[in-house]
Amino acid sequence: MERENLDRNFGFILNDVSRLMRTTFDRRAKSIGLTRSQWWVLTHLYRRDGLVQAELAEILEIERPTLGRLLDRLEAKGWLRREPDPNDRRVKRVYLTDEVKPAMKSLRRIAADLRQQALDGLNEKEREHLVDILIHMKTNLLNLPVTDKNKT
Amino acid sequence: MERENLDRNFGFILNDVSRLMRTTFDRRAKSIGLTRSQWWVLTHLYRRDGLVQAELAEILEIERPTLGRLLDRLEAKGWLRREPDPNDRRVKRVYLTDEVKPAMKSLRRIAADLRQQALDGLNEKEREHLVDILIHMKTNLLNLPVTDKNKT
DNA sequence: TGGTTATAATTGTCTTGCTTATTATAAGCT
DNA sequence: AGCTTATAATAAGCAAGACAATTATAACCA
Repeated sequence: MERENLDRNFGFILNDVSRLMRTTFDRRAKSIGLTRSQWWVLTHLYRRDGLVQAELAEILEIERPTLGRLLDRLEAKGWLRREPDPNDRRVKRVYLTDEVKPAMKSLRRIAADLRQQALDGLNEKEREHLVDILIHMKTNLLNLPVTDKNKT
Repeated sequence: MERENLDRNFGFILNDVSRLMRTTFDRRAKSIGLTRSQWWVLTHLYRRDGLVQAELAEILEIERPTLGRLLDRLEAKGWLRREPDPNDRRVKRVYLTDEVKPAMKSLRRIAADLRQQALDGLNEKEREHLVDILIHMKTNLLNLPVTDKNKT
């Protein structure tokens, strides 16, 4: 098998960085009782309260069952409630509770600090470049011909 | 709360790209019966067979229990075996079985194709730049003062 | 020698992600 | 009206991460 530089396999470095960001965030946010994924849900609801679950999953780009369970935990801990939609009985809308606000402030701080620390030593141009490249890659990946992803 | 461009929050774009890479790989490798994480384990063993579990976990930068269960599944499917070390009875060494080789070839192909597709439209300089930035970030994150990570 | 400390692997428990399948309801068509 | 199709939410099951705790064995030291 030919040589291949495993240390510069960007797929796995990407994975490493992503994992380190997540675990570091989660460790720092642990005392508040929220994970990064949960915080991300709350952040979006903060901007648009009362979203339908399916819409929210779409925005977050996660599957509906994944969101469902996230909401279960958030609801159990009192950060939000689900309320039935009066016009469509299939639908539940998600509303933040008032306890959320102070926690959000701390989490924003944690996120900002972490972002700063991760990007330390990179200048503005490099940061912008990084985001551009990532968006480019994401577009590439989303536009791949889907062999078996399609339902029918 | 001040405006913040969630769409350019690099932490989450990173997360998205990482997730898309993983799920796409896993979908394509499904027929072989291996996930990307499992393939990554095999790839490292391919280079250095007979590693001790703790060493392997260290190289892969995952926790020992995470690796342990990965190995459980790989062993159950016959891709490797664990053998006791004759000099230290706490230790188990991990050896690939012969069935692995043909599968590895297909997986390398899948990985290479995906890498190519993800990076499509980026020139060599941009690719190198990306990897450099990611390594820089990883170093930043690994060098963070560890508040509570230490066991003591 | 014997007690303490350190290390390897495992087990248990939690979260987040995916897929697939199920249930309830709406919408659309004839 | 009634049948079919589509959609919202949930449930079930699996993988891969993490962390904490346990067990077995080595290593160290007094």
